[in-house]
Amino acid sequence: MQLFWRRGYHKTSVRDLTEATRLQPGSLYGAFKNKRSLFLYSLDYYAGELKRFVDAVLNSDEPPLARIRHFFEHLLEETAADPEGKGCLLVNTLLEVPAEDEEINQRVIQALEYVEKRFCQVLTEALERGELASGKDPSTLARLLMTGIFGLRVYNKMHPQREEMDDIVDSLLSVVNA
Amino acid sequence: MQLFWRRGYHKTSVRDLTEATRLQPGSLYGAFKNKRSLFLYSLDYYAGELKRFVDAVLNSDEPPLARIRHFFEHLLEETAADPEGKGCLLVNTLLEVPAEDEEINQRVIQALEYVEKRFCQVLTEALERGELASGKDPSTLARLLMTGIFGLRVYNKMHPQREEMDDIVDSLLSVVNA
DNA sequence: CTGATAATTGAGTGATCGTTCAATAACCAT
DNA sequence: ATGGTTATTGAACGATCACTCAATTATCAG
Repeated sequence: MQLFWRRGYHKTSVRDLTEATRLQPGSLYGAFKNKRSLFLYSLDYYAGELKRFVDAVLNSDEPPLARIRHFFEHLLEETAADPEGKGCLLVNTLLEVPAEDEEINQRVIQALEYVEKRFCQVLTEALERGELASGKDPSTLARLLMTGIFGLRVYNKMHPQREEMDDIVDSLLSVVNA
Repeated sequence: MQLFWRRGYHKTSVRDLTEATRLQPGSLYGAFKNKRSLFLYSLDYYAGELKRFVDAVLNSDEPPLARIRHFFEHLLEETAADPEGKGCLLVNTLLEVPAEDEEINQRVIQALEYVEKRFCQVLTEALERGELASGKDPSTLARLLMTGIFGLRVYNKMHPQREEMDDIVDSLLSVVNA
């Protein structure tokens, strides 16, 4: 997973994988059907970790909007702790793999949709508590936040500077909070 | 360029390029040093077209914030007219190529920085005319808009639906306009 | 210890990768 | 037409790709 994350699916060779795992080709192919299968496992593992992270942050007992802010703060921390600039495996994969590859894209999109759904739930909660910016629709705002995550992921490759990204997050969250 | 745009640099083979151009390998290598060189030319061509587009939209005689809105409307039109979901060659390249590849990344980042700079100039103009949301910094907002572009590019791969993207743009622009 | 089973080895498969180059064809001023 | 230059051809190169498999080693129940 680390290799696919760092270099992408196509640029990661089976040779790279055998060296990283210290498994000979035969052993690797004994454990996984082929390179693509191993990649699918990697995607699932990554998606599982993401789900656990999202649940942990968005299910706390804090006010809903504070939970969302914490999510983005964690995202910034994670980004700062990633000097290699790997970004997000799901986003990387979404851009690398052609749209026709449904087997891969379906997994990626499903994992991302879960995040959007949780965002939407938390925003609905905020709406019910009267804490949401007036006249805003939770599902639209959830989409905006997803766009924000994606955008930050890309922007970090352009300018990996913490302060700039902090400002972006502040501006972004001003939409839901105002 | 179309091939690199559609499939990315690594997944585009020289064979693909010879078939698409109807040039034999020798001719192709007579015109360009190698595959990478042809890719760099493609990037430059794309960046040039982007620059012309940005200048055309952001230099009109309309009010500054209207120009920015038009930029995003054009972005949505372009996205809707791209059923293959190629997205943006620069964004795709930024995520595909490793950060260590300075020759490629420098060109991509430079082209993107130009867009951000023009955004910043237009936003400064809006500030001077008193049309900017109070207390907002043009350079920060320019970064937010860049993040918005990037985010939309990725979100379109997840949910290529015009209406959803329209809503996202409305929410995004509410930050600068409010 | 023994023997059946499972895991590991690593050389080797054909296919495709990016790239080269001698041979051929096209071009064009004289 | 002719000779010299330029462009094109397409077979072939070594390297690497994802992948296989017969041979070997490890495992472990009886």
